[in-house]
Amino acid sequence: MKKELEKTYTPQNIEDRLYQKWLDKKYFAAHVNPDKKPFTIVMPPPNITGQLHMGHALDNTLQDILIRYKRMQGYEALWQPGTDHAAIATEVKVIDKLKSEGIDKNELGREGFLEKAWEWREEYGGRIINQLKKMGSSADWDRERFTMDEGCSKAVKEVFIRLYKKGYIYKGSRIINWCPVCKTSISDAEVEHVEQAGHFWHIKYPIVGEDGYVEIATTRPETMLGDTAVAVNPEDERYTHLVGKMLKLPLTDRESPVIADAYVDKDFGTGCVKITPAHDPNDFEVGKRHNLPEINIMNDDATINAEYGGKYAGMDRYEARKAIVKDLEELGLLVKVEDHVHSVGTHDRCKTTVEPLIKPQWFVRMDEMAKPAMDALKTGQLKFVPESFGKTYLHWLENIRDWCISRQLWWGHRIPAYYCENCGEMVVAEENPGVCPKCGHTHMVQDEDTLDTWFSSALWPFSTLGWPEETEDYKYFYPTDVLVTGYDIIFFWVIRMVFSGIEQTGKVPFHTVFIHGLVRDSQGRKMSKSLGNGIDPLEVIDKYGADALRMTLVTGNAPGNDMRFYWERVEASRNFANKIWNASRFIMMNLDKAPAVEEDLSRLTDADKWILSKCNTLAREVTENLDKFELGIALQKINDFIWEEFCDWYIEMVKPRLYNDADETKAAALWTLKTVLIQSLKLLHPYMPFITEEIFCTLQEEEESIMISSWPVYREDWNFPVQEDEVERIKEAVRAIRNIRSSMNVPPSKKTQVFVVSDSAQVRDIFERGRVFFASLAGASEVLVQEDKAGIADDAVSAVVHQAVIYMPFADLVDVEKEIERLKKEEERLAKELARVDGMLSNEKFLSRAPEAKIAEEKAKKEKYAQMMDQVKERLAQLS
RNA sequence: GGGGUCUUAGCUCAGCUGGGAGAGCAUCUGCCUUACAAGCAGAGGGUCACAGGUUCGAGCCCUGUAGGCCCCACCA
Repeated sequence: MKKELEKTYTPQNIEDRLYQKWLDKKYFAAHVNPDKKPFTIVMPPPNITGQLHMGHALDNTLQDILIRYKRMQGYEALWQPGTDHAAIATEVKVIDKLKSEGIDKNELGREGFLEKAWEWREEYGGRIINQLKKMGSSADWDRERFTMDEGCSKAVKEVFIRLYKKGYIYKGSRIINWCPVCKTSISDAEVEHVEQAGHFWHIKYPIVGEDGYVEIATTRPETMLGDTAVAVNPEDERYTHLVGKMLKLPLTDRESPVIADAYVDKDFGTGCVKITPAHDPNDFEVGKRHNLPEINIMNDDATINAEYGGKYAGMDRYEARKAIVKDLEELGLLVKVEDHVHSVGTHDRCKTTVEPLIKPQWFVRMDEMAKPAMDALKTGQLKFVPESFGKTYLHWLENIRDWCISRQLWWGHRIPAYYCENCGEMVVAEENPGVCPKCGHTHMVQDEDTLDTWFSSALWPFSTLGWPEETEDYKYFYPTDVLVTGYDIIFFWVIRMVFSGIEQTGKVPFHTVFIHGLVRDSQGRKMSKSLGNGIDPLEVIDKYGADALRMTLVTGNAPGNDMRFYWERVEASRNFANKIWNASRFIMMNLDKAPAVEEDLSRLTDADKWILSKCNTLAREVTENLDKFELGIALQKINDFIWEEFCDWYIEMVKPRLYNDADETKAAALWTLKTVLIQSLKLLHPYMPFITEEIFCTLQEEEESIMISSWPVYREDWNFPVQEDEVERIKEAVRAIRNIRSSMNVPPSKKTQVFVVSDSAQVRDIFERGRVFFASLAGASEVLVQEDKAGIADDAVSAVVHQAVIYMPFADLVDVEKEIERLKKEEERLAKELARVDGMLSNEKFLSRAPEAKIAEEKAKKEKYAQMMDQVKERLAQLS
């Protein structure tokens, strides 16, 4: 029974069905296969809290394109999927959910809370995976991993212990970024600096034993409760006499010294800086240099503590600020208040202003590991697409500071450190040792903290493949090939994967990082929940299909650049899908007119050879573009070829042959139609997997799926440069005739005689063979190809093409004015071209320095234009 | 303060190692031509931000200027 495509393209009717087929057939599965080369991409694991948004849609489309392409090329293509436990993001969600049920996190206790969190994961963790499937993603879902599953957890412990033993992980009391709302430390990368309008308060600190004052300026007066010094620049003569003197710290009964430190900028503020080691990273450093006491004045929620807060104890930091300023003013110690814009560290997740605090935390020492990560880029083992992101990468690594990896959260990998309850001895080990190695006490408790969520994602390229075991998968698929991600997480993730990969496996985890930008709304704003301007990819798929969405996300977009989302563009993509659908339907409708079996290439007509040759070139170019990650350019070429060359020209050229019962080249035409369509579908498949599969499977029966068919390769026997040139001449002539007809308002129903005059026998031969196209494509009633103007009325309308002139006698429609106008325009154009070519060819430097091929090319052009110009002039002379 | 990036048709954007300016949408004019009006045919529209430089030749490379965006950064 002959299979048919439905009359109208309805993506909703095909996408889910085909996806299920692919799953059932296990096409996405990758296996260790020594006969094939592996190609591996690890999917950036989406958060289990996540819902599919345009960022995921873009990211996954790009990965799926690369994976499908490589799979068709014969690689053992593994797209390794999974999800991320997303420590803080998930913990916040679970807390919220509990709160709505009237449950407090602390009432539940750690174990109880984790139970709830795992329940949450069971319930929602698969949601985003199912949404990714709607996109057509061909990941090997049977290998789906989770950053907190057994294997990944084992890898995390292993790495932690290794780094600890090497001295790269240490525990220390240092100043860290503290989020008073989330009540956890966060890493530098999670701090976002936001410009804020604030104030600069100038305050007088009385000098002990003298009448004078020292005037300091600060943006955070409330921290003065924790001041342990005032610093001046050692070179600042204004203050050298003060160094060593003691100051009375207002509002407290404490005194603190004036110290000299080069950190102070003489020219900024008053040149005197209050030093609060416990609440400012710089002051912390100064404090270390001068052995200053560190006085913590805050509780974990950023309220002032009872220990040092005095009357301000219990106040929030901002309340305390107000109160302190007021009190200082009353004491006459407030000199002035200036407006001051400064950037304030905020927690990227909750936007709370970060409070620097000194707390015991775990850190990863970065200096040693940063170097090989930088070398990887410098030596070319790692490259970014586009390259410019390599600079960002290096710059960040050059300025990297130790990574604070401990979090005061429950949801995450618990730090594998155990403390003796008796003597406090610490042991870092995979399991609780049970007995203290120092004092023999039999009760050891595990560190309460968990690890930064990025600690586990940093291991993702190898932990998902079985590492630390030397599994077959690990040996075969690792290192992976390409990592696809947005530029916004280079710091969080890419860098950490690179140094972790090098440190743990000795190999750079991927050779290419393919960076994409953000999908913004039509006004260029970031899509965000608070703005409510986000567009749900699932809604787009619902309305236009996943193929249209995918095409929209790739079209006209260069790597690393942001793009705007327009519904109009989705519509354009859908229209393209529709175009292919209908062209395919047309071909299938005609397929029974002759056997479309493999033809002897010599039996193909010029037009067949032309399109086959074009298609052949397309395959080569698309492959080249894909290899260079120029996905948008490749798609553009496929689009242009299918729509313009194949549909608008070739199919139209072929129609007369199909409709004419006597035509003997039908089989050749049908074979060409089918072959070129299949080639095009294959090239398009990575971009639009569903529609290409549906058509492919309806069109032929030899292969059961396009996604496991072979990628088109350039073949020399499909290269027909002569026919390409000849058909292009015919197209040029047809366009010229259409142009004339249109400008003279000739209705399509009116057919006209067409004369083609050329003094070249060779050119006449081309048009002789192409005469049929003038009838079907250009409304010609009769085509006469001749050497001279015999029989052509003087007032026939004409157009000059390469080595020929086309005449159309319109006895009743002649408009000499218009024709002269048109010819003059052409003359002008040619004159410009000739001037340019002549300019080049008369330039001796050009002739001596330009490559020979370029010179030959220009000479050929000159000849062509000169010849056309002669004919235009001749024609103009005749008319006037 | 440092770094990156952008400025191309009315709008949104492509433009690969320098060699005659492109697409989609929008606009205008004809067409329901037996695959497709989600379509076909034709047309208009750009001193490629500005100023220099390198080159036989610059949208593309170099320098500077103006404006936009992004990232990093401890001037309290």
